[in-house]
Amino acid sequence: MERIPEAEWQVMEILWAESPMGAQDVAERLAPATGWSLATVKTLLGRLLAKGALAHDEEGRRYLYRPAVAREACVAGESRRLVDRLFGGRATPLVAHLADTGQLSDADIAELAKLVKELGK
Amino acid sequence: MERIPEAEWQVMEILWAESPMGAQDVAERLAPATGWSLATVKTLLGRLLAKGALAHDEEGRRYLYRPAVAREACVAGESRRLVDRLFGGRATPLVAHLADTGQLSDADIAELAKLVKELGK
DNA sequence: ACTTGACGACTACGCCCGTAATCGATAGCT
DNA sequence: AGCTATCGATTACGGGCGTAGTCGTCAAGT
Repeated sequence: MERIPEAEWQVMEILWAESPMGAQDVAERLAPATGWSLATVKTLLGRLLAKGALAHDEEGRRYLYRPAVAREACVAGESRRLVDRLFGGRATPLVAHLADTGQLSDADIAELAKLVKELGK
Repeated sequence: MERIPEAEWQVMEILWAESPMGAQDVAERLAPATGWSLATVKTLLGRLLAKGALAHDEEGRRYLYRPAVAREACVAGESRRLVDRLFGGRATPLVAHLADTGQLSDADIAELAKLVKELGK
């Protein structure tokens, strides 16, 4: 699975949330958050098409874009890379780390407890 | 805190594990895993010095390098970035995801259970 | 003193990424 | 039939990163 860089990721998020969609529409939804011009968005769409992360249907003389890879799969790749690089491939130290650095609220911990209980079954 | 790219990270790992150390020594430890030439390692050391991630003591006419930033702090930054980007800043979904994708062994889950119990106290 | 070797500094260069303008074709309006 | 707006494709360009060669300097050996 191809690596998807930051800017392209944001385009994917739009299309994972709703698709298919034309370039114009994608650009409109990104504009508030990013300020990117339509031209920029088109470039990103093109690159994503080229690397197979998006597919397109032709509607008249324009494309309707939709994801060709599942968000789940991409997230899996990214998080695995991080865990490998930072924690020697072991997930537990990551959680311990998040806890240590105060990135887990009480609600998070409660939720984790439930999750872990579920997993242990 | 400056962002530390992949190749430079590997240099940091060496020095986090043992320091201070000369360029030659760093290169020798990296060689088996990376195959990088001494010149490449020197470049990376220079860049890390420039961005303040390393400090150096002069020993005769050469430098002894040592980390100027804690590994903990860098790891915190990286993992926060990932969690923000992929999981909307919430850590629990990350754990759920690791579980779903089978990246947690039974041992991991047991360990997590213990950790969570500890955190919940 | 002279050469040799090792050091850090500087330079190089191709690729990827973020950002965008421009181009050629075409659909639609007038 | 001609103009205009719009589409995707192509090209651009600065900066960062991965990888490495070269240069000026100085220490050490002979």
